[in-house]
Amino acid sequence: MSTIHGMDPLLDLPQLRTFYTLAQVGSFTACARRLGRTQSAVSHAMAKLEDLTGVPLLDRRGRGLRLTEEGRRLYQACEQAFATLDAAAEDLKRHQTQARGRLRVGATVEFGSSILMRHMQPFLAANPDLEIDFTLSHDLVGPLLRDDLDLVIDCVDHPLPALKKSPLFRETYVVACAPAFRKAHRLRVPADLSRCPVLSLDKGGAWWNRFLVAVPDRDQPHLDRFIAVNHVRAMIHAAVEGMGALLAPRYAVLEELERGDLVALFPAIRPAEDRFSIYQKKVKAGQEKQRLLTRYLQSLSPEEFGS
Amino acid sequence: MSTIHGMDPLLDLPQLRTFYTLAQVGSFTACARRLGRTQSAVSHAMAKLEDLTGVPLLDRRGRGLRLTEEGRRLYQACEQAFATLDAAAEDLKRHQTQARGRLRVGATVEFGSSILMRHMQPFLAANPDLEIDFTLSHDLVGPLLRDDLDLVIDCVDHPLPALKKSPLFRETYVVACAPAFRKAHRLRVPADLSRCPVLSLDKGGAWWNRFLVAVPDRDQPHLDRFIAVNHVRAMIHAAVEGMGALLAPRYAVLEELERGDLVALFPAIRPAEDRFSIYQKKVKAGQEKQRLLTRYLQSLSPEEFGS
DNA sequence: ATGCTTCATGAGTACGATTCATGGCATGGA
DNA sequence: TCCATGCCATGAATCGTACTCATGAAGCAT
Repeated sequence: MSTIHGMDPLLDLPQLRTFYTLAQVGSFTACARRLGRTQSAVSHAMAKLEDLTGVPLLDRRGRGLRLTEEGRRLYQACEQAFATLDAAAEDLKRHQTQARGRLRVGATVEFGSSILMRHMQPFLAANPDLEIDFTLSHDLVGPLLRDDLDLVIDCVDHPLPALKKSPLFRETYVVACAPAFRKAHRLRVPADLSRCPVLSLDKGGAWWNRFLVAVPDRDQPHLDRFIAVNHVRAMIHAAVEGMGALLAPRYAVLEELERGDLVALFPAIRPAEDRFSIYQKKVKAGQEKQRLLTRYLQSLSPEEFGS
Repeated sequence: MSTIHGMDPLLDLPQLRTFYTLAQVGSFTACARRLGRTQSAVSHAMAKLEDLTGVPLLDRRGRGLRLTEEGRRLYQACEQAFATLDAAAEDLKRHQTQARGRLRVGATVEFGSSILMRHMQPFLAANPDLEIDFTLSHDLVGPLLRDDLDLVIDCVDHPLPALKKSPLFRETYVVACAPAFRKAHRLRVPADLSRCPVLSLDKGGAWWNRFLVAVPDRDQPHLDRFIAVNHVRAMIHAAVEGMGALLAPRYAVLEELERGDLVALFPAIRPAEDRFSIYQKKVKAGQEKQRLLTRYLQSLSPEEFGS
């Protein structure tokens, strides 16, 4: 009755996907985690959707939210619509041209050896004629510019005009230590880290800067007992053994936190995060093999990057 | 095979609606018009979609674009998905609470008397318990602030913090005249308007500024023979009779242009456009009757506003 | 009460979608 | 052949909006 073309822009929004996910998982926070957004984003999105439609869709009373009657109907529509769309997407994937030839990929040591390796198998299987080799190093841009690498995944920003940058994900860091260690050193606030052994990837302790910048001035600890370990995995083991406090990418210590081998310290303080991006030379970014890998990596859900 | 949750963000984009519309109308320009965007926007959107999927969806060879095989399949998926979503939207509309009480709407004379009136009937029918009255005037903000009006549709910008502004549509203007008039005055470039009778809504000729600002300096005409007519409809009739050149909102002269009673002049020059917005007092914007009308107006497709 | 979740909200920001201003490439008259 | 004209592509600039950040309020435990 309202629009001439029977086309209603109302329900054609990213909000809908959020609503759909939210209905599935039943919690704003969980939904946010799965979509790689903040809880606030989900809340805003739902507020907007309800405002747009003019109908309450969520029943927020009490614990564990439920859908209203209208919400349930909308959910069913989403279920159907997204199913067909996702099927279409899947279908399109099959028609992508396969990549051939050789692709030389570079990545940081920590990221490459863990997350990247864990997720490359499906891509390799889908492109049997593609030869990939990996170079894990801290110097990535040099080889990229010298054409020793075709594509690089790095977390330091390279604002070079010759490079194409595609954002990939954000890496968050946590401070943690063994439970016994926390007790022994009575760690309650950041300042308690003073005169307490801390594990660092470098000898100077610059590694801890990404944490220190997030600490308010009054609570600044004076770190002076650094234990340098130039390998993340080794550093984690050291922390588990109670050798010192640890600052590490969250994804790297998920299991240890889960098992209780490590406990997170000062959850209120969020260290600076790294933004991982894919870098390629602009002139080569158009090549099929490069685009395929870029798309594949970007299609990985944020959860898979441990954020 | 790729994403863990079977949720592929690829096809969850506004781009899709564009693609769907494009496939229906078969032309970038027409699609843009229908969606109220520029041709460029549609082009960008399709480029991005094809890049994202990695599959060519459009066949641009030759005249009149066609879909590729993959494009056709995607189109069918869209057809189905959007159908269920739009049905759901329609369903939600029925559950919107009806508005009651009285709503005093203000609008500019030209807009209110034509477009607005032509589109209010469905809204009135859907809200039988709502009494609406219209005030068409050029002074709208005053009454709005004095609470003589509840909601106002205006094209001049009011950056008042107490007012909530919701963008509605853009009004484009055209310069036109009767075919015979063009011949008689040999109108080919804007400068030819010098010493040629021009119709103006005001006596000073300020009406023509929105055209003059769009004309490059070298081609500036010296308008000096103004015929003032303080009513748009009358002005159009005058133009049809060959009394002078006309500057008018495009929507107002659509029929005349269609029938050939008027011809558009200098299509390359695009006069400054008016941006119509809905203004309401923030404190009252939350009321159901106001929100309903706002949503209704915004749901009207851009085509219906003649742009 | 105190803490611990979970969601809401307002202000500020960053990114992506859109526009603007072009340029290329076809087609159809003169 | 030559210019008009219509259609789409493209790069840079701009604008809006969906996000984050930093809170606050409300439910449920202890």
